[in-house]
Amino acid sequence: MIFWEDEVAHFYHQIQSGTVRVYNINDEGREFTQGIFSDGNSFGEPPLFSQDTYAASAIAMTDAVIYKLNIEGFQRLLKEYPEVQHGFNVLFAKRLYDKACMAREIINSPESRILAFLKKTKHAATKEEGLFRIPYTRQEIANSTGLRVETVIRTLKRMVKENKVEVKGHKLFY
Amino acid sequence: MIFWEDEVAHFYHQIQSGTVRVYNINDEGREFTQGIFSDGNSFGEPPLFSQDTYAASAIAMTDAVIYKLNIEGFQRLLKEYPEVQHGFNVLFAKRLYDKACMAREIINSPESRILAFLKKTKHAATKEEGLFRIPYTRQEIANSTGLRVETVIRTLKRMVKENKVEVKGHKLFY
DNA sequence: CGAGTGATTGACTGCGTTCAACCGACGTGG
DNA sequence: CCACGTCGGTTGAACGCAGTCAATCACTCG
Repeated sequence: MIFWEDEVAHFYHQIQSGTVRVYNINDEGREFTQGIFSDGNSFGEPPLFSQDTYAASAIAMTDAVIYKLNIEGFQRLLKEYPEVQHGFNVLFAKRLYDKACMAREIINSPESRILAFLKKTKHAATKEEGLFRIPYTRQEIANSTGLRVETVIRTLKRMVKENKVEVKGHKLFY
Repeated sequence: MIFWEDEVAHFYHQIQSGTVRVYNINDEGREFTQGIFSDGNSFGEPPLFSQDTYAASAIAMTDAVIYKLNIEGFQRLLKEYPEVQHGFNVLFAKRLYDKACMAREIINSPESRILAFLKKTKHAATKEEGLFRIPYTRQEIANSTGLRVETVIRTLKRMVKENKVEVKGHKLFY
């Protein structure tokens, strides 16, 4: 665990190597994935600006090396380098865009929600034979879309039949 | 209409007076409200930073006076006033926090989703006799939570019975 | 080969949606 | 002053889709 929901933020985190999942868990043990971050990404920065507590928890999914910078150092950095400041504006703007795209899917079908997730995710995926290999499990797609594994599986199956995605040996391509 | 989903952003918008709804509409005509903004608020700024198109449309819900600053002027402003730049960082951080709080509710019950909306919304509401008067219609709560009006009404009714909210003459208090 | 993890399937259930009315408050115009 | 139109709120009945539960399959790795 890297930090917990509702905790006060003391550090800026940036991944050197490894993968980190930022997520919520409710009373019934059901999980929702807010985001997955890997090499080079930072995560959990908003509270460093807004004085909110963390809206979610963070956990390393793999062995990982993560740089931590305390909040004072982080604020000094922002002050001294306006271009870093601007960089966070751009980063946050992109995040808000992604969140808005996912949020609006709440009123759409499982297929539409999965497609929105694949679309958002594909630029992070590696390309193989003109298609993007989706590096996530069905469970992870379910956690990210708010659906159930079974629903994801059944929906993907229909989508394969309709040539909207491809599956080769359980591996998903888009 | 102030701007449309998928359009390129040319202006920074700030409300002098009036109320603006930023929303999506799907093929079946169902609407999802991304946010409601009023006096003093700005809206639709992320694409000015991230070069994305608008993720949603904006419409004035009331007569309104809105300042518009073209993107070149906006960028000059940011460059010349680092504290404005920082102001947007804080604003975006708060927005991300709110979006994360709403997003995680996707795995929760209607009651929980409505409560999350009320909680987020209450600091914008006016206080009356120790309670916050929620200035939104049931339809607007439905649009903001991804539920249906009927579900909102029935859930609120149960919540009244359990003393989680109050209703006086159709008006909702929290 | 066996254990473990992720994927898959089928049967059943229930909750939120859908549909179709009706209610109630308010404002306007004759 | 009342009739009427409008808009938001409310209710009941029926439906259907995603969720739930339980079992099995498939692949990987030690």
